[in-house]
This record gives sequence, C-alpha cells and structure tokens, in this order.
Amino acid sequence: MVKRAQRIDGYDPASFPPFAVTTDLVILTVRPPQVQVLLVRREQQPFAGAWALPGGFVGPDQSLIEAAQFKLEDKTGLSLDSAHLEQLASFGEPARDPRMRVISVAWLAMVAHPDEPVAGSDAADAAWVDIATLADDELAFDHDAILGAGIERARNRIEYTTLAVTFCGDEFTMGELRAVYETLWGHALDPANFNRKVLASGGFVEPTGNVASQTKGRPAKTYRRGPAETLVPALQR
Amino acid sequence: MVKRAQRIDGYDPASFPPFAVTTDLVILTVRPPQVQVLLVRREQQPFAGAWALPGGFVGPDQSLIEAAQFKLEDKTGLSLDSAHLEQLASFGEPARDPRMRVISVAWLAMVAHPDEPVAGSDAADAAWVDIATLADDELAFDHDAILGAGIERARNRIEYTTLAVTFCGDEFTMGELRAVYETLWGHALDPANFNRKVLASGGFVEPTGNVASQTKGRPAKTYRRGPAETLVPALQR
DNA sequence: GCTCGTTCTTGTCACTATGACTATATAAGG
DNA sequence: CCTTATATAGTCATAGTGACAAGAACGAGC
Repeated sequence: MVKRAQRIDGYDPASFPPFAVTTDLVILTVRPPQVQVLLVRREQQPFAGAWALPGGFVGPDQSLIEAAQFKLEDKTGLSLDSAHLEQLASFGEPARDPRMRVISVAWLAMVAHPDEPVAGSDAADAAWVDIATLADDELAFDHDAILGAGIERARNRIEYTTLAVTFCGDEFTMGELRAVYETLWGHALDPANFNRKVLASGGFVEPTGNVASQTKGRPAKTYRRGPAETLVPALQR
Repeated sequence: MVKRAQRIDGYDPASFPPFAVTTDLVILTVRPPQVQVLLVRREQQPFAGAWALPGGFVGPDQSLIEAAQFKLEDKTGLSLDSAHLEQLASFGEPARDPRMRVISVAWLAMVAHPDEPVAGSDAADAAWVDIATLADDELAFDHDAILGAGIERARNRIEYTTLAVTFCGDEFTMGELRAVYETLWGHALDPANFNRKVLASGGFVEPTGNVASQTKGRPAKTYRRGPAETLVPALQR
C-alpha cells in the first residue's frame, strides 16, 4: 500500500510504466450522398497497406489539442476557424498496438468538403474514403472502433448543436444543409418542416439575401452560419 | 518528414517521448440538497494537504477501464453492477503536473449515496465533499477542470438517459428521483408534470407495488429502475 | 412557347407534448 | 380538528410536430 502510494506520487521516473501517447483524428466531411473520412495508407508493418486514421505522437511539450490541431492542418490545410475539432475519447487496450503500449487520444474533426482531394504536404498517401464502402475490419489497429465512435458523435452533435453548418461552405442553401442531415442520419427529412425548424431556431442561420445558381428547380435562398452554437429545440432524427 | 514518419511507426522504444498515464475519477453522488464528490487528501508535494480526485497509474497490462474500475471499487466498494462508469475526457497539458508529463484519462462514476461515509481499505483520507463548498482553486492539479467536466456531463446525461436512477437506491419514490434532478440542475421541477413525463417514458421506472414509509405527507408509491437506457422524449432542464 | 419535372417555399391541419394550475388523497403534528 | 406537507390525478391553453397541399421559379425537352 505504501509502495503504491509512492508510485502514485511518482517522483522516480523509472517507477511508472512506459507509455506512448498518440492522437488519432476522425476527420469527417459530407459529400451527399456519402459521408467521407480522411484516411492514410500505412506503409510499414503492422497493417502495412491498410487504411488508418491520420495521427502521430504527442510531442513532449505539446498539449493534446495542439497535437490534434497540428495533424488536422497538416492533412487538410484547415485551421480551427473553418473546422470543428473536439476530443472524442481515449483508447488504450493493452494489445491495441502489437509493438508497445500506446494510448491514443482520439479527436473528431468536421470540415467542409474541399475541392481538391487532399491538401497538405504528404498528401500522396491520403484520401477521402466513403464510410459506406469500408469493410468491418479494413482499418488498422482499433481504428474501426474509433471511427465508429466519431461517426456516432457527429450524428448526435448535429441534433443539439449548429455544427452541421461546418460541413457546408460559407454560403449554403437550405437544401445543402438538409442534405448534411439526411446523409449523416441516412434517411430523408421533410423539406418544408426542416425549413421551418431551422429558421425558428434563432441564430442557427442568417439570410445572405442572395439566391443560389443551380441546375434544377426553383432557385434557393442562401444562408450563412449564425452565432448560435446550441439548438433549442433540438432537431429530431 | 521522413524522420517523423519513422517516429510514428516507432519501433525504437527510445524514439518516443516518455509519458505517464493515470486515471482520475469523478465519483458523484446526490444527497439532496447537495451534490457530492469523493475526494482524497494529498499527503505529498505538490499540493500536499489539498483535495484531489482519486486516481492512479494505469498498470502495464491494464486497460483504461480496468484501471478506472479498480479505483472505483477500491474507493467505494461498488462494482459496475450498481454504479455507472463512463469515460469523460483526457487531460494532458504539458504543465498540469509540475514533476513530469502526465496524461490523465478521466472517468465519471455515478453512485447511490452510501450510508457509511467512505468504504474500502485506505478510506481514512477520503471523504464525500459538497461541490457547492469547494472554492475555485481548492483542488490539486487541474482537477477543478476535470470535476467541472464531470458535473456538466452528469447534468446532461440525465436529460437524455435514465442514469438518474443510479443515484437512487434499489427502491425509490418519484420524489426521490425528482430530487436527484432538482439537486443536479439546481432548480425546482413541477411534481405533477415530472410524474407524468417519467411514467410516459416507457421503461424508465417500474412500479414495485409498495409504498414508502416516510415522515410527512401522503405515502408515495415506490419504483425500481426499468430496462430503458435512453429517454424519449428527453426531459428538459 | 408550352408542358413537364424538379426544387424551393409558404401554408394548413390534426395531434401531441408542454407548463401552469387546480383539486383531491393521505400522512404527521400541534 | 385543523394546519402543513407531500403525492397524485386532472384540466387547459399553448407551442411544437409530422403529414400534406399548393404555389413559385427555374431547366429540359418537345
């Protein structure tokens, strides 16, 4: 007992078990009718050739969010101004990495779909992948579970928050915003009711006064994101 | 870049920064009109004599939840059958522990209020503390932030889930369940409307057929927890 | 130029959930 | 017996909801 208490206070650097700490990012975007995640191809063993979430070691003087933010900018070129980044959960099963004990702090990023496939420097090995096409065991390590947690978090978040707008561009139509919900939730929503609820929730969106140019149908008014962060009342799936 | 890619794959144990990984537990209980958290007195520097969240190092072959579960049983004597335990977030500011780099995976536990102050072996230094009496900077390290996150999570959880019953005993009255909500949310709820909504949400509670013996007023029917885990529709704060 | 199909947008309507409130039941205590 | 406290049932106006209808404004094709 006394021995354990000393270990908890841990003045002796050799007395605590050695861990590696990494961040793994679930970077999601919505390109209707697909939800896409940014993945990288592993070049080395284990899981060489398999898809994996982008990630890396946390630096000795780096906070957790700095490590995640760095990786996000590295892969997407996006800063926190235009993307949403939140901590998801930590994964640390002893056998999750066969080489050593690794704790991964996973993060969820929501970004608007870029025109170029992948921005950034070491982009050759990275790609946006439809989550629907991913097989159950196609990802390296326990990244299946991390991705699943990220998708579920995103689906829940857009119920109670205005974060769905981060999947849209600066200016968007109601149809585009609705498509984000329909794509993430996997089913259609009534356009009229969706319109009413979004506009009734103050500060969700603001009208720009413009109309969108599109291919079919009546031109839609465009909106930009409003100041509100929470949705009262919440939208229902 | 190439150098960093090698570090990410990390075959060399000396190539990644040394981290210590701990778990800290926010163990909450509700004893109306107080929300209480289980805290321990620190005996050693830094923060000697200050309150801290119970926690400890994650063992080399221990999963994160095993470490949290061990600590919960150690401090409360409760297993996962009668308590709720969920991962909260990870905290890893480089300066959060002045001695070394420590990543703490924080967990939230919800337990029914025990009769004895603190169960378990090394209970002499532990106590249930009213969160209202805690000053802003009274806790060691960044445990203020962790506790705040735990309380906020608990307040949110009972909106959408049936977890409020884990703060009650096996058999409880509507008034006791309502007191949990009122204590955590900090304001009164209409008894009649609360009754209606809880009973309308299928599987939240089940009638026992008994009535409670109490001091004042009409005797209340007692209930036990039902099979449902989510609340549709959600209760509103 | 006209019709058709598509999408956006406004409006209607029945139904449900809600908060506020009233009323009654059943206990304890003076 | 009367007051106080709590539990429980019921009422009612209002707000939010889903389902649906209808009109507006475009492009495509004949």
